[in-house]
Amino acid sequence: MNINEMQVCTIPINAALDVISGKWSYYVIAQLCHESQRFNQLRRNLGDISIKSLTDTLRQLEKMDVVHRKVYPTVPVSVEYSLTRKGKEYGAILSQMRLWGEKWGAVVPDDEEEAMG
Amino acid sequence: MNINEMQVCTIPINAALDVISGKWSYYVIAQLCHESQRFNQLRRNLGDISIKSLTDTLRQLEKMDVVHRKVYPTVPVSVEYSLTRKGKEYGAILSQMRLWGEKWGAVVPDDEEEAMG
DNA sequence: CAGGATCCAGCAAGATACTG
DNA sequence: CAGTATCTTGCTGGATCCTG
Repeated sequence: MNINEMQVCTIPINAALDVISGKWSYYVIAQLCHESQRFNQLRRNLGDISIKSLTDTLRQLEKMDVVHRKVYPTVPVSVEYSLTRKGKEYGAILSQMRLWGEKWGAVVPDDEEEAMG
Repeated sequence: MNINEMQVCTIPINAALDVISGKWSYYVIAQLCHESQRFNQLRRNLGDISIKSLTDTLRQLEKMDVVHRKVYPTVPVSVEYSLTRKGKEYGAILSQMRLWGEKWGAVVPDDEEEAMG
């Protein structure tokens, strides 16, 4: 990889990084990956997230078309959040993270690294 | 994916997320992916990063065994930073991010999403 | 039920000055 | 050259109160 290639990579990679930049982004995506959920349902499942943090996270993910917001005009209204196709395909990144994390999650001594240069 | 699987996933995925959680983490890794570099060399290539931000980022990546720090006892000393094997294999995640970013980076209208549910 | 608005704390990150 | 130490700032995220 040369320096020019790197600059080219940066734009799409930053787009991917933006998605999980928020503290709760990953947890929200993981929840919606499990199943579509309504606001308070999501909130309960996420444990100690504040209302503001959840709405902020959802709005941001919505703007990126990772999460879809559907309003049902009941009384009172109910809102269902789900992953878009774009959001579902983000799973490929999370899978790769999982693989890496399972292999390297625990810190290993650096001895072998020295040898391989 | 059920809820229990998700909990299991969370640990390794968080390990992967920690690596690029810092503002400059990705850029440092990208630079070192390009080639091993010394401190000020890295700093110049990163443009407007502060000394503190760079040292903080490097220390953190070092603690995670993603980056290796090698000191050459010259006068004055020179220090070379490089990716460990763990760090190099992080490239698989970045590649996946690149693929996703190239496909979905631009925001697309949500019409099709509606239809597919 | 699903938020909007406002205020505030805490931490990441930048600026600056100094050092082996 | 490669940092450390200290101070300051800006932004994220949480707490609280209020609303259609």
